[in-house]
Amino acid sequence: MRNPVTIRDVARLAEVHPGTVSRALNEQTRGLVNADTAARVLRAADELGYRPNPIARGLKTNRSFTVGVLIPDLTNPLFPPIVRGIEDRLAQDGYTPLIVNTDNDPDRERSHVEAMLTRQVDGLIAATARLDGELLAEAAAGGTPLVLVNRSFEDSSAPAVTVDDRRGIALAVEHVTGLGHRRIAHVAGPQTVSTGHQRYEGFLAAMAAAGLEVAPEHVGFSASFTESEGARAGTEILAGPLRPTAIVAANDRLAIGCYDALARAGLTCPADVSVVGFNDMPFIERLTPPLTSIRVPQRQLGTTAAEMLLAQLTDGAPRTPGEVLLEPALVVRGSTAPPPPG
Amino acid sequence: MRNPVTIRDVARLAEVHPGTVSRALNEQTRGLVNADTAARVLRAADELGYRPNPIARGLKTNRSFTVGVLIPDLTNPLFPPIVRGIEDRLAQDGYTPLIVNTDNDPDRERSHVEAMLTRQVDGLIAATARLDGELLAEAAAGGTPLVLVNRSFEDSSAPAVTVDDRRGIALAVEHVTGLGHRRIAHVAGPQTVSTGHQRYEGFLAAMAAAGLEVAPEHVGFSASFTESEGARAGTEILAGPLRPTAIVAANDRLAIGCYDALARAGLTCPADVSVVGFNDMPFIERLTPPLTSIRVPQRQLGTTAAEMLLAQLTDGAPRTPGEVLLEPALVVRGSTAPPPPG
DNA sequence: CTGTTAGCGCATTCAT
DNA sequence: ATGAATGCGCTAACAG
Repeated sequence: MRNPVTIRDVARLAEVHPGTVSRALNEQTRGLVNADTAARVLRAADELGYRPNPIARGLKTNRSFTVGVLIPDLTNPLFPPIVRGIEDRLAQDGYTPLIVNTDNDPDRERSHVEAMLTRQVDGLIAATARLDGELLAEAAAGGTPLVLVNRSFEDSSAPAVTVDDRRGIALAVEHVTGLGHRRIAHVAGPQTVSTGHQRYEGFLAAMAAAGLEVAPEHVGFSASFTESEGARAGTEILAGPLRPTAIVAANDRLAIGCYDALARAGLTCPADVSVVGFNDMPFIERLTPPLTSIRVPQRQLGTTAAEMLLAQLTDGAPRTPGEVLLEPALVVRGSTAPPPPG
Repeated sequence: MRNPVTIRDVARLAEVHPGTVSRALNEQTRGLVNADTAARVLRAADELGYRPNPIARGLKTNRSFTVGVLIPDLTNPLFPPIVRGIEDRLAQDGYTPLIVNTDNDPDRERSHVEAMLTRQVDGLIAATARLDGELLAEAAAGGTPLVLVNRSFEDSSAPAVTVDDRRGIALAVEHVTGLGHRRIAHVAGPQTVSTGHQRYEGFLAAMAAAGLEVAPEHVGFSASFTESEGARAGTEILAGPLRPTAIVAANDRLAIGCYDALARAGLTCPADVSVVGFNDMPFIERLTPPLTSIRVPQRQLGTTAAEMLLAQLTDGAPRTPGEVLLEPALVVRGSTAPPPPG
């Protein structure tokens, strides 16, 4: 069968009591046992190929060494690196992630959280966009630690690790102002999700810092982070009387939509209008023109989130309701250039 | 605490014995209990918010309702859709996947398999490229069902679900021959992995079927499925005396490398040379020119694999060592055109 | 049809 | 320092 060798088999071979084997095999309690005996037990365990059964252990200790990971959609290229970061960090401490896709559907989200809690996950990491407070309440009530990644609660009632969106947008704005642009537009993301909102506010702040006006018609709000919404918002922005010379998009997919809008308007990038994206997705350096974007340390986002959760799990430290901001970086490519002379 | 309400609490409220509660709550054994009693138990369970503890159940039944999923790297855009397919299908039957990345490192692979077996996974789904027979042996010895996805063993000793690579390449070859091409080259993938090998053989077969010769210098072998290797192999192919008018690449990333090779050689696609990729990765329709490619039903690959595994898990059916081939589809875009007149 | 009993594999308390 | 005993929550075999 699977793993026929139990702690009793080891005990028999080592000629000690099962309880002693348990103590010897557990790092924590190793000290309680004679060094010689411990060595003998370890040798026996090794010889038999003994592997502790986490199920049984979990039943006793009420811990599963699993962590629930909630993401909207693994298929969105933003998430795989984050998930890998989480996974790799958790693995170091013997934890295994249970990954679920919520599709940002509140019902799916709820049922998945329920399922994970019944599976006795020791903690939760959530990257979902719209996470109603109930979920948090439920987890907190159950005493299950929760860490947010790539999003945060406004009241910062849960620890979160996010990229500094405002800083990222500032980098983008500073880049194009540095190139000489003055009329700069923003294709904003959905304002219901924290990244969309933060980046919008960051845009306003950065423009103010640069001493530039933001014409209302130079801000287009998208309903979702998709190419088609980017194209729609971009088209509206370009249709105005005083055309912007640069567009800072809240995300790469919106920026790609802007490419479409420009093409439809008979304009070229970057000769007529510069475009900056956000996230630095795979393969955007292969677009025509290669997209200038803001790189976010996605993998580090994951490792840091895992780290914060592990801190709570091992130290039993109470919630550290702080938010960790990771630094984004500007990646200059071919989609940005000085504004046209006119 | 987490889930303070146990089967005993329900029993007390419903005024029956815990054993009866267990039977009433379990679909399988529901029939063994009086309908009225069952209803009462269900009501009590609902009222108390009872959720069965899978850990305890697993300890008794020796099943964890988890499935180990081995993939090389979640960051490779090929895998997220497959994983989602697996996940969604498994979820329907109450199974949860444990996903690990092996990076095609045999050591990592081994240790991960060990860890999953220790965690009492009920089955394994492996999408890893080089999976030594030992792994299979180990799993089989432990009686753990295994299904391969996107790769297969040559001796087909394990059930596998793959895309029909030969058929896919045939579609590509037929497409370019239909456009009038005669001198067709192949940038092959690593011959050590099944997809690389199958597609190479498929190319030879399709060319033979079309009555065309394959010049040896028109086949370039890459050492890995990467852009740089594609560029290297592509450059070699283009350097020959009799330049091909079309290149069928074993994968999209190799095809992108061919774009680079063409650019370096001062040639344009598709005017001078047509290029066909394989996999239809996200965003390749945004390249210049948009890449003609072979679409593989990635998600279905995942759902089918999960289905095959579930069949073994539930029916207890012995290994069905069959291999399921899924149909690929040609997606024509701008990278293919009739050959130049010369 | 339902109550009783036992035990999955392990950690932990209490003795010794 | 180690043996003995108990129980985590649940299912399954056996009684009744």
